[in-house]
Amino acid sequence: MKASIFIVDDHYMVIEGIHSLFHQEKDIEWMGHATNAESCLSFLKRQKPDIILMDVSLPGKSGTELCKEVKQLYPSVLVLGLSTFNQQAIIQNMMDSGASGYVLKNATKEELLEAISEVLKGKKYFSFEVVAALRETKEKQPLITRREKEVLQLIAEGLTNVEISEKLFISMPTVNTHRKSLLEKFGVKNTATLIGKAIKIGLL
Amino acid sequence: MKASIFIVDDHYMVIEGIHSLFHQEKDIEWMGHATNAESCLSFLKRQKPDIILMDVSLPGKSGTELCKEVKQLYPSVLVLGLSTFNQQAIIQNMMDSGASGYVLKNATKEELLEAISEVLKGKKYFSFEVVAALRETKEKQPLITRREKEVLQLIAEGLTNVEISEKLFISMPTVNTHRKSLLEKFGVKNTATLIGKAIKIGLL
DNA sequence: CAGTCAATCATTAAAAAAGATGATTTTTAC
DNA sequence: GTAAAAATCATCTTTTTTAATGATTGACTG
Repeated sequence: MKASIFIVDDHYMVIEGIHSLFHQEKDIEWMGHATNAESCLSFLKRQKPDIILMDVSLPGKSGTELCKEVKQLYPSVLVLGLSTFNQQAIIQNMMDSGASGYVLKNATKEELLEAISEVLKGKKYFSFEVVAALRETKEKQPLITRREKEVLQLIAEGLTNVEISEKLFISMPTVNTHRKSLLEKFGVKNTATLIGKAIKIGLL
Repeated sequence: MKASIFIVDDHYMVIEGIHSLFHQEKDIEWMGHATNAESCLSFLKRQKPDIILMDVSLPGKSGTELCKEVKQLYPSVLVLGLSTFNQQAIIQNMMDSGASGYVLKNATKEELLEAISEVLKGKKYFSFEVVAALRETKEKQPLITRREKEVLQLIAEGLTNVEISEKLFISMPTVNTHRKSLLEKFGVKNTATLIGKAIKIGLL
């Protein structure tokens, strides 16, 4: 299976690294690179690679946005997410945007090749650590309801219970109930740690 | 000026990228790489490079800790921080640990070479964006005192004023004073936003 | 259709944080 | 060595959060 690949990453040394890794691979046809969303899109107007390796954190338009656009314009082009981070929320976003997999930047050449090969077959591919993290955060991350999430958001913005109640058109005691169940579900005992944990998990 | 360099980074493709960039540079002697702090230290027992390119975010022992140890054991070895992030707190930490400069991972080959050359001359080098960010966050980031930082840390851990006062052997009203000046300096009105902002800035 | 859960509201009370003001003692910096 | 800034403590009030308990309604699920 010969695959043509294109890479979007704002880190020049990463591009160079992958290029160098794939240099003598016969099954990989290197089509070029871009360091931002715009030049990636303009490249796609002319040529269509089989797979795009796409960094999720790009300057300006983010990787997830770019991914969504690419999949909309050219559904046949496969996108493989690439990132340093191992955060459930980001990965989820990327997959929701139509990516076929997610590989961390500490991947070896072998892992990258396997990812490409799997994705080409129409399968999804995730780095081992990503799978572990997804499972872990799914266990760790408290299942909060829609309403609780809204309240959490507003707490983070600095609103008091009364202000939240006015904003959501509910009574203050109700806001309080949500707040308390948030504290309980996160296993924390005050606002400070609640916010800290929520940010760490990627909910805020 | 011929320089021997060693690189510590947990991202294989970055190592490969830099290696590839420096491949035909005559002035650069490639001494090898490590993907974690331990193997870096064990390498240094045998050989001393002129410069270590060091990622700040390593698995296990962090880059700043490693930098501190390296400078303690081998003061003559120069350390050049390397990272994706452009956060004042991290950079400050790295410089306090004895690094000679800080380069972002989107640097070009030319920039890397210049950084190395400057650092070899005994100067400090920072990426353009780093300088800009330093100036910017210096304006944005409130100047908090040592004590205030301690209190902030403990608030983030979820301690109440009374608990903090016991931990720091000061009276509760004093803790309150610090807390209030934190709120004022951050320009926020409650704990929730205080924690949020502190994390965003990179203080927590 | 019964049981579970989300979302809502109520009451009461203790604990904690936030706001205002003022003052003393160390440190630090020029 | 003096002025500024940091760290400390005190008192008092108001607002907000946390806690405990209980209860109703509507939606979804097996």
